[in-house]
Amino acid sequence: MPELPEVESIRRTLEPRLLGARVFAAALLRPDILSAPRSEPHASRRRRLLVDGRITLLRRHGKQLAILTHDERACIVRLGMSGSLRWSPDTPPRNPSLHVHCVWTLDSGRGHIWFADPRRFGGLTSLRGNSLPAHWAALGPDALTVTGSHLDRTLTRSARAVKAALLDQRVLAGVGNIYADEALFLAKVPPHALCDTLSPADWESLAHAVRTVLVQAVDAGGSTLRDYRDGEGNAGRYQAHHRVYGRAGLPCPTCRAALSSGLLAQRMTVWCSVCQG
DNA sequence: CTGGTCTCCTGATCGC
DNA sequence: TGCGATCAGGAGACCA
Repeated sequence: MPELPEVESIRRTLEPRLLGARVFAAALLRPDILSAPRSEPHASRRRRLLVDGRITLLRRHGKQLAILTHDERACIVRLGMSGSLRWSPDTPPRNPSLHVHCVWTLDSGRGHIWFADPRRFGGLTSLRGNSLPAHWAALGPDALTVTGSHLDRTLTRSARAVKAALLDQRVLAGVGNIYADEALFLAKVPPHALCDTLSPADWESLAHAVRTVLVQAVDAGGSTLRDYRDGEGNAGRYQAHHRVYGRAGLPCPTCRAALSSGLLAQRMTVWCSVCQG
C-alpha cells in the first residue's frame, strides 16, 4: 500500500532511467484506468500518454507521482493500494495476474516503464503540465513539509478523530494508514482524540512525528508488507521498524503493554493505550 | 458545510 | 484438500 515514502522511493529509482528519455510508444491495455480533469480539453490517447514527449521531470506531491515532458504534458500516476510503477529493460512479463494496465516504451533502447494495479484503486490522470500546480493545490501540503501551525489552523475547530484527519489528503498529502498510526504513536496522541481537543503543542509534536517517520521510511526505501517494490523492483526495509502498525496485541516497544487495536475511519488502527493515553 | 458510511476490486488467508 | 467467507484499504460518492 504505497504511501509517501513508497512513492518517493519509486520516484528516486525511476528518475535516472527516465530523465531525458523520449517516449516512443504507449500501450494502454485497460483504457478505463486513464482519466482527465473535467477542465481539460480532449486530446488523443497518444498525446495523453506522453508519446513523442521527452521526459524532463518526475514530481511527487503526497502519494501522487507526475511524469512531465518538454512540451508541457503531464501524466499523474496514482498507485491506490496495490499499484506499482516499474522500469525494466524488456517489456513486462505477460502474466495476467500482474494486471499490467499500461506499458510505455522509451526510445534508444532505454527500456520500458509499466503501471500495474490488481485492485484498480489507482489509475492515470493526464493533464497539461502547467495545470499541475492548480491540480495539486486541492491537496494539502506535502506531508514531508507539514507544520504544526498548519495542522492547528486547519483542524482546530474540527470534531473529527485526529487519525481520520491525518488520512484526509486535503489536509495534508501523503499519509496513509501505516504512517498515520506510526506518527500518532511517536507523538503520543491517541488516534481517536478529537481534533478540537488538541493543543498547539500537540499539533506541533504531531507534525514533527509525521515528518520524522516519513523521513525515516524514505531513508529505508519504504515499507514492503507484501507487494510493494520500488521502480527497480527492490523491496523496502522500513517494515522492520514499524512500532505499532500490524502489531496488535504485541508488546508496546516503549512500555511493553499489549498494543490495542480497533477500527477507526474504516481502517485497522493500532495504538498503545498507556503511552498514547 | 461537516463528518460518517458505503463502494469499488482482487489476492491472501482463515475456518469448516 | 477444497471452497466459500472474510479482510485489507485510497479516495470519491453518497447521505444525514
